[in-house]
Formats: sequence, structure tokens, C-alpha cells
Amino acid sequence: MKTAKRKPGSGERAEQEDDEERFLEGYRPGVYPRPSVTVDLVVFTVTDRRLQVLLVRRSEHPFKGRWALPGGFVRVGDDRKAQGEDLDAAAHRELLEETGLSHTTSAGVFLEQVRTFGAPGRDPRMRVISVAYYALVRPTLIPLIRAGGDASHAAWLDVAELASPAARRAAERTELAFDHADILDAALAKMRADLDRTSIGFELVPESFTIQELRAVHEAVRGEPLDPGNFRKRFLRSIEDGVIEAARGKRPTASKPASVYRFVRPRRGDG
Amino acid sequence: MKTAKRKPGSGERAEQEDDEERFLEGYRPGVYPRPSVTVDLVVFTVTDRRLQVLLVRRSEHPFKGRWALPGGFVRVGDDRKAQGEDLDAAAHRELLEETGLSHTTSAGVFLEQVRTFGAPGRDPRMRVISVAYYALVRPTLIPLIRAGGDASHAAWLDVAELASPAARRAAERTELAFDHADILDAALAKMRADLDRTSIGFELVPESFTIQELRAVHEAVRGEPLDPGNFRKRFLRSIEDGVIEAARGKRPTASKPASVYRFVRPRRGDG
DNA sequence: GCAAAAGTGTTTAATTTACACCCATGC
DNA sequence: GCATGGGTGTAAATTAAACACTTTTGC
Repeated sequence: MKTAKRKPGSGERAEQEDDEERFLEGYRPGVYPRPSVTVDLVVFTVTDRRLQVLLVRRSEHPFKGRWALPGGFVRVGDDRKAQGEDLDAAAHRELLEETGLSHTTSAGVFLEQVRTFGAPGRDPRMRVISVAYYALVRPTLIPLIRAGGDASHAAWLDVAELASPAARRAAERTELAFDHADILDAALAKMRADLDRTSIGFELVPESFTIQELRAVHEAVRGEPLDPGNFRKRFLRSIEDGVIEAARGKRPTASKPASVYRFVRPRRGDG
Repeated sequence: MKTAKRKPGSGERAEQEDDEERFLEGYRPGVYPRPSVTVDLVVFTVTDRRLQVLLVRRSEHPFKGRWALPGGFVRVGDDRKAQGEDLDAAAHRELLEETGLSHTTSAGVFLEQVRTFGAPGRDPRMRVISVAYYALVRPTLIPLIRAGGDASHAAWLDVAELASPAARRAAERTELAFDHADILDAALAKMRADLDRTSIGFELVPESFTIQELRAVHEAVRGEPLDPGNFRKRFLRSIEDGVIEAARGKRPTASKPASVYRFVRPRRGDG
């Protein structure tokens, strides 16, 4: 993910590198047509026990009036020394711009690359290749979000009513722009897979949470209920692994008050 | 993955679409700098019970003389109606060009997108965003491969000697160009994960094969031996699922002849 | 006969699933 | 006291792991 570097070498190697440096100084890129590259964001959250996705209403052609995923162009420099921003950085920046979240709050937002979509014709204006990301936003941040300063411009939509093929056919109204339905599908599939392989579930609950708050998240994402007892057992195992720790206090509920836990911020390691 | 289409609509909808058509006719893209987009291929095979990857020796700057992953530019049209080739198509084309395989034989090669790499500076010449794919090539096709018509130009290298961090530090000689070591790591990780989640294992054995030939593939990819009895049991379960069927004949071995099986070409379905 | 690998079976442990039941609290 | 959901335990079922043993061939 970082710039390729070579060790300063022996005499022969150094000569090679001088040679390469001269080559680079004289290098002029060709004039072949290039695509535009964008990042598209599938921003998930769980509120009211339902999985939701952030969509923006297109105010311009093409697909004027349709819902679309937030996103935008990756900033590219025209100097070979200043080549612009990283893809992850572009995704973060777009998230900031589209949600109005501050730099510090959005730093805590989980972002993961999904896949790249580049079929010719997916944007009728020109060739656009789009790197898709999904993001997970804690429900506690939702009130802070003001989509680009324009409330009517963006909304949280129910994934269940959007992602099922049946619902999609029925709902002409919510047909997405471009190939964004495909992107949403891919993001949802990857996010679901990641949910029961890693600990991203904690990215969708407040900093401290009860077991059933976490279970509600899993149920919302999977779209089916989970056995409370069994879920609890699996959860408690992750305490042994040091991923979780008990937090102070209790959370009052409709019945017996529940213990609260806290996610121990990990090393960002992943396969 | 296909072009976004809209249904021919009612009166209002049709008016909208006329409007959009006029917009597109008048559309002129901006003059912002754009990145080059390439596909890079991590081509795997298993020969002699070892996982190997196809690398090409760079004959030009930068990284002249180093091993690199095969790959090349995605062809992009400059007309909004003719936008060029799909990413998958570009990967297939590059595979053809770099291996010399015919269109028909390479059609049977498994290709899967890994991730997109776009860190600024990863190519010192200019901003290059690269969509990484991994490919699985049956050992029976290996003899047909002539890397770009130049034998000294390409070679199969042992992944075990390339991918382990220890080996990598020791082997200055085989340090890869650009960020291709990162790409190889990511491709290997995804391929390993796919191996015990899907049936891609069959892409690395001949059309008909024995159980231990398949086991040898799994062992090579995972880098550790597997219990023959247990592997057999898991394998036989996939007969029930209709993924496999018994083939005619036996394969002579060093000892008792082994039964051969055949992979039943499936629907390309995946979770 | 002997080595070597195919092929089969058994035993044990670990994990998942289903479900029963007690406990503390608000009302 | 009683409904509600928190919290705990257990038994059955499924899956995974370890390993012993029998069979069929080449030499």
C-alpha cells in the first residue's frame, strides 16, 4: 500500500539507479485516452434495528432525480512527483464532504475497499472506473451528519427494501442511478461476510454497548433473528481474546439492567 | 457488471430521457488530470507440487532488470459511445498477450479481481491505478505458454520462496518491481481464502484428476500437508452436491491405481 | 514378500444448534 | 406479582481432527 522503495545498493546497483533517474527525468507520458477514476461509497448504519444506506438524490443529468451512492473523483496530480491522493484518502475525503462530519469524527469511521467497477457505458458521459468502498457509521454520529449541508439532498434508505430483487422490481421509485444497485449488492455481500469473520460489528454500535445492542446489529445485517443465549456465548469468547472488555455501569432497559462492554481498539490487521 | 439500463417509461419518464439525451449530446468532459489505469495479473499454477507464479523480467526502466507481474493498460475509448473494454476483458486480453495462450484455451482460465492499488508514487513515471486480478492456470496448459514469444522474458517462480517475509528479506535478487510484492501478498491471501470457500481448486488440476492430485494442489497452496483420509471424506461430500462426478478409467500411480474424477462445470455462482 | 499409496473406518474432541430455566427489575 | 428481557446451563447434533487398519498394485 505504500510507495515501492529500493535499498541503496552496491556500486553496480547505484549506477543502475542513476540510469533510472535520468530515464525518469526525460520521461514523457503518452497521449492515449485515460479514464476518469472515482470512489463510490456505500455508507451503512443501523438505526431502529434496521440496516440503512446513505443515498444522495441526483440534481443533475444523467439520472437526474434518481438516488445514487455518494462519491467523487480521485484527485490526481499532473506532476510525476506530486501524483495526488491515495484511494483510501479519496474515500475518506468524499465521506467528509458528503456527510459534513468533521475530520476527527470521521477518522473513527471504518472504511473498506469492496471492488472496482469499470464496465464501459456504466456512465453515459464518459469512461469512468469506480473503486467502491463500504463505510460503517456509528448510530451516535448520525445526528452530526448533514449531507453536504442540504437535508433534502440525501437520506438514509432501508437496505432490506432496496437490496432484495423482488423489492427492487416492485419499487420503480427507488431504482438507483448508474450501476449502483450492483455496487450496493457487492458491498452488502462483502460486509456480511466480513461481519462474521472479523470484528467490524463493533463499528456499528456506540463506544460502549450492551450485548443485545450488538446482537441487534448482527440481526439487522443478516436480516434474521439470532438466539440470544448462543450469541452471548460467542460474544463472551471474544472477551478471552482481548477484543472486548467490561465497561463501568449498567444500561437501564425495559427489564433487568444490562452490563455494558467496550471495544478494545485493535491493531488494524486483516486478511 | 453490465451497463446500467433504464426501462422505457411513461410519458413523463420519456420526456426526462429526451432531456437527458440532449444533455449527453452537449456534454464535454472537463480537463482535469486523469490517471492511467492498468490491470496486473497474478497468474498461479501448481507444478511439481509447488505453487508458482508467473513473472516477467522488466527490460526497460523503471525497475529495469527486476521481476514484475504481467499486466498492461486498460483500453479506453475517447468517444462516450465507444468507451473501450471492460476490466475483466482487459485482464483476459493481457493474459493472452503475455502467455501466448490462444483465445479458446485461455477462455478456460479462471480470473478473479483481487483489489485495486492506487497509492501515489507506486509508479515513478506517473499516476497509475492498477486493478489486480489473480488467474489460475491448469498445469496441462503450461507447455503451451510461451511468454510473449520470449522465453528468457518470463518464468514461473516459487511462491514459497517469494512470499514469506523472511525469504523476501534474504533474496535481494528476487525483489519485485513497483508494489508488486504487496499485490502478490493480497492475491495469495484472497486465493487461499477462496480455495476453502469455493471450488476453485478444480481450476488447478487437469480436466480429470485423482483425489491426491487435488490434495496436492491444496497442500501446495496452503503450504502444509493435509490428512489424506479426512481430505477424501470432504471431497466425497462434494460428489453428493453434484460438483464432481466419477470419470472413466483409473490412473496408474507408484502403487495402487487411483480413481479419476471430473469437475462438473457449474453455474458461476458465488457468495 | 515388501513398500507405498489407495481407500475405509473408528474414536475423540470441538463447535453449533435448540431450548429450558432462573434472575432482577419496572410497573 | 407478573411480564420482560437479562443471564446461565444443558443435551443433542453436526463437524473437524487424529489415527489405525485393510486393500491393491509394482517391483
